[in-house]
Parts: sequence; C-alpha cells; structure tokens
Amino acid sequence: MQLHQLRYFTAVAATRHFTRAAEREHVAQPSLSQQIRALERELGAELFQRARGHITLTDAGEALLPLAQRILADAETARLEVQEVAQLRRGRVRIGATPSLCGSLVPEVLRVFHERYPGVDLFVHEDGSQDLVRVLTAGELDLALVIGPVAGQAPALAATELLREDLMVVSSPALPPPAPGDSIRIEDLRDQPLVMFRHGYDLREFTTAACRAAGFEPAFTVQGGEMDSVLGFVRAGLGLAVLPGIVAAASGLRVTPFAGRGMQRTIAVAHRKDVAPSRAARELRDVLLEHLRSAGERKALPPGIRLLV
Amino acid sequence: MQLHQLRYFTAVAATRHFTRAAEREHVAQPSLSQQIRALERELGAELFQRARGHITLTDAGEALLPLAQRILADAETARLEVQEVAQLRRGRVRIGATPSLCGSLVPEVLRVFHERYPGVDLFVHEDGSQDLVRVLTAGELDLALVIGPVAGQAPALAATELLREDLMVVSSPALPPPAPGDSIRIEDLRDQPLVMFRHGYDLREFTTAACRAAGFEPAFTVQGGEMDSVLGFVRAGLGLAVLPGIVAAASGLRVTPFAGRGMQRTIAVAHRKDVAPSRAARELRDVLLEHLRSAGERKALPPGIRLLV
DNA sequence: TGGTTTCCATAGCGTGCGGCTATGGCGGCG
DNA sequence: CGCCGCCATAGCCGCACGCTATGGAAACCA
Repeated sequence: MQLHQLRYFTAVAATRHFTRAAEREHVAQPSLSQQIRALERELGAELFQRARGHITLTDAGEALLPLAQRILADAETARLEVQEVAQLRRGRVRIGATPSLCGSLVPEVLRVFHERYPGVDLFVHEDGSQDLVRVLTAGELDLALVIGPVAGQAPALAATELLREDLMVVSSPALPPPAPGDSIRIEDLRDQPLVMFRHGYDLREFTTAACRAAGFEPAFTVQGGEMDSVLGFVRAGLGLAVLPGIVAAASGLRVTPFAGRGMQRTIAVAHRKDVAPSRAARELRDVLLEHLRSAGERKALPPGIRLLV
Repeated sequence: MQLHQLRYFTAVAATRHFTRAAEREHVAQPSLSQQIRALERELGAELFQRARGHITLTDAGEALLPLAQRILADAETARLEVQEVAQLRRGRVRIGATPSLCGSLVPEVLRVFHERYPGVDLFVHEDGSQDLVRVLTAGELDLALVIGPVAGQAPALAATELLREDLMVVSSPALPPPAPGDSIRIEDLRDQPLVMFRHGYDLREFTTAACRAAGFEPAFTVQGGEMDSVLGFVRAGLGLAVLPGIVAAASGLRVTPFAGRGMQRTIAVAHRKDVAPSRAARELRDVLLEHLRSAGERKALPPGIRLLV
C-alpha cells in the first residue's frame, strides 16, 4: 500500500471513472489502472465493480474509502504542519534571563522577534544566572542570557559573550552622596548600609565576593527582594545598592560609578553544546545579536556598556 | 512523502538510533538514513538532531511524529478492514423474498449462512414478487427470491430458476372436500369461497389470472391477510386457499392437489445484471443452491416441488 | 445490423528510485 | 593513542512505476 495508490483510489471513487481520474491525477490511464490493480492484489480484494460506464465501489472499497481519505488528509496536514514549524510560523522558544536583563534588553528583543514571527510561542524563565545554567543544562530551556564566564561552571554549555557592563552604585538623592568625589571604590562600601537581592541573583554573589576580596564583609540593611523592591528600598533611603549600569540609568536615582576599571560583569548567551538549538532558538539568538549590534552602531547602548560581538 | 519513509521516521523516533531502527525495519542502515534524508529534503526541514549517540527530534520532527503514527495506524487498520470484508468476516447482504419462502426456505438458508459467516449482517425484505423486482432493480437489494419468469418483467435482472412447485388447494378438514375425487381442477373453484392474500402477493395475481383464464371471476370471502392469517381463515372454515405445496404441506390442513399438470409456479433467484453481486451476496447465493441440491439428493424436498438446478 | 466511439485492460519498454555493500569520518572510550 | 560505534557517502543493481501503443468489449448511432 502506498500513498499514491490511495490517491488514485480516491480519485476513481470520486469520479467513478478511470480515465477522468487519471486526468485528475496527471498520470496516464494505464498507470492508474495498474496501480489500482496492484492495490487490489495486495489487499486481496476487488475495490471497484468494473461495469461499463458504471464504476462502483465494492464492499471492500466502501470500507477502504474513508480511511484512505483520512490518511491522505493527514499526510497533507503533516506536510503543512512541518513547513509551518520550519518557517517559524509556529514553534516555541524557551529563554532564560536574569532579572536585570528581563527589565531592559529582553523585552525589546522579544518584541522584535514576536513581530517577525508572531506564531512562535515565547516562554521566559527569570532567575539567577547560576540557576539558569542549571535549568538550561537540564534541557528545560533553549537559550539563556547569563553572567559569564560560563566555561568554568558548565562545560556542557556553549556561550557567546555579548556585553561587558559596569556595575554602579545607586543611592537616594535625599541622602548625602556615598563617596566624596563623583566616583566610588569598593572599599568605600565598607560600613555603608547596603540593600541586597535575594539569593539566586548573580549580583548578590558578585557583589559579596568583591567586598570580601577587598577585605570586608558587606552589611545588609534589607535583603531578599527582587529588582523592583531593591530599587524601592534605595529610593526610600534604606541604603545603597550595586546595580548594572543599564538598570541604574533607568532608575531615576543617583548613580555613582566605580573608579578606574571598577566592577564589571559579562553578559553571555548560552545554549547546550550537545543539542543544536531549534530553528526558532537560533533565530531568536540572531535577533538578539542583530539588536545589540544595531544599538552599538547607533550609539544607543546605555552608558557603561561595551559590546563584545 | 511515502508510507515507508514515515515508518522509518517513527522507528528512529522510537529507538533514537539509526542503526537499531534499521534493524527493526529490516533494511540496511544506509537505506534508512537515505530515506530520512529524502523526507527531510521534501519537507524542507530537519527532523532529527544528529548529535553523537544522542538522536533527538527537532521541532519539525515533534510536529510530524503524531501525524505519522496516525497515518501508519490508519494504513494498518485499512488493510485489516478490507481483508475482513473480503473474507466475509464482516459485510452485509440484503435479500428479498416472498412471504411463502420467508416461512420455509429462507430461514434455513440464512441459518446456514450465518453459521458460516457470523460477521455478515443479514437484511430480509419480505414483499410480493413484483415489488421485489422493483426494489432489486433500484439497487436496494443484493438478491431476491422471486416468482419467475423474470426475463419479461425486468430486463435489467439476471435470474436463475431454482424450483418449480405445484400449487394446491387447502381446506378445513371439518368441511366437505372441495371436489369429488382426490384432486381438483381450476374450474372446480368456480363458486367456491376463497380466502385471498392482500395485494402484493404474487399468489394473488397468479390465482386470479388462472381463474380468469378458466372463464370465471373468483369469489373471495376474506381477503387482505398475510400468509399466517390466510391459513387461520382456512382453518376456521371461511373458505379454500390456493397455496404453494411447501406451505400447504406444513399447514396441517387438508391438501388437495390439482389434477394433471395443474398449476405451477417457478421460483428463481435474481440479481442485477449491471452490478456484480458483492462477495457476501454471491456466497449467500451459493449457500442457497448448495442447500437446495443437498435437499434434492436427500429427497428432502417437500412433495410437489422439483429442483431445476 | 454494422460502424464508431468510449473506456478499461494488456503489452512492452525505459528510467528513476530504493535497496544493497563497501567505505569514510568523527566523536567517545578504554 | 588506538579502537569501536555510529551515521553519512559512494556506487551499483533490480524492480516497479511511468509512458505509448494496442486490444477488446460494451454502448451509441445511423
């Protein structure tokens, strides 16, 4: 049994006519007759009553017809379905991102992607960078925007470094500046009240590690909030916070950069090495890179951020 | 897209392994690889991620898999379904018969047929012979047992004459015999009270025509009943009835044959010329003939009935 | 009734495709 | 570092599906 045989069979059933069915199927009449015969031989039953000018289905033909039609319809559906997925008219991307990026870069990129491929469902997993690495490695994400370098912590992942951004200190304009000049050093944070994110935020580990490297343990007045909460706490004058420049600039608070090279972190996009990303994921990655390069050319990157690609 | 390609595809999806899938499908591994490639080329999308020792479905593959499985299942169902119909494990026969035959011959034949092919549904249409001819010609029956000859009344039908049966007169044993001797002539029915079937019974037309040919109009005391009613009327002494020998013998009433060649009718099995009967119908016809011949050999035919086949 | 037409089946032939074996290439593993 | 496992490629072979030409039977028309 083959699909073209079923196609010929349904054509004859519809036209009740071998010659016209052959025309409809764009084959010569003997070819069609032969294929019908072959199908009948294989199934062990006549499918048509060949009366002169009066072709009708036998019992066996009646039994076959609905199934043949369904098979052909399914085959057509399959063809369309696959092509829709392949052409990104349908699909799914699961992307992970840190909270800082979910507030700025991710929405813009997703907006562009969604305009281009409106049929592709987007799932965003917002979490700390280390958690993202774990979830991505487990195969529950297609892509993740994480804090690099990735190579050391997850050998199963391939990462492309995208941005290097300066971290800055934000404080309430209502309070005195955290440092004498217009820049600050890590040491200046000693004994300063800090507002700190919950565990899981890469910024928490990053900042804490930097303070310890400078020889002191940071003091937290409030800890445990998400990005918005932290900004609110700073605005309320509860303390300082160390934030990416991109977030700091948008906060409306007083921003104090670190002196010299200061504190920097690297943002990378990662995916599994052992599984090639889906078409949709590759496309989203491309949109992301394109968006960043375009912003770089237009000098539209927030201050303190350098493009690495 | 071809069925064997879908079969190979599902095999790879199931085993996540080209070599093992090839074994399962009893083809060489390169053949399977080639067909998967061909399917991918035709659909315009990769279906598998070929990672070393880690074959997985792409988005397109995920979309195709359920449809491919359904198509293959349908194809298998179609194969079985057709064969069941062809082997008479399923099917349908619509047979027409006159009331007199429905009481004797038809039940026995259907019992044998049903024992042999229990999956075949049987539909019996009980009607007068002329109505049967009309319904059969209209294609609403597969076979009909009718009163011959058929050739004159329905050129579209092919008929095989089966039996020639004598008609007899039945009367109530409580009444005096209808004729002096142990046989009767048609003329003796003049002025005798007759019990007659409703319109539609071939026996009605047959008897009436015979009386007219003998020069008189028959007188009906009761008319309009079915076979059983007529027998009841005769048993109640309401009059005589002209019946087939086969029915008369089973009635328990007094039976008087016609003198000489008397009155005879021919029973035939008919089907349409332009449409070959279905497998099940041919088989039922065979069972019928076989049953009659067997009865003929065993001298088990009721008296007054001669086999014509 | 005989010629014509219509329509499906058959015959015979070519080619393309799906099958095979042999081999290449490339990770993973001992 | 060499071996093994596994998929892809190459090249060849046979079948089967396509074609054209033709046969044969029923239907149609004169």
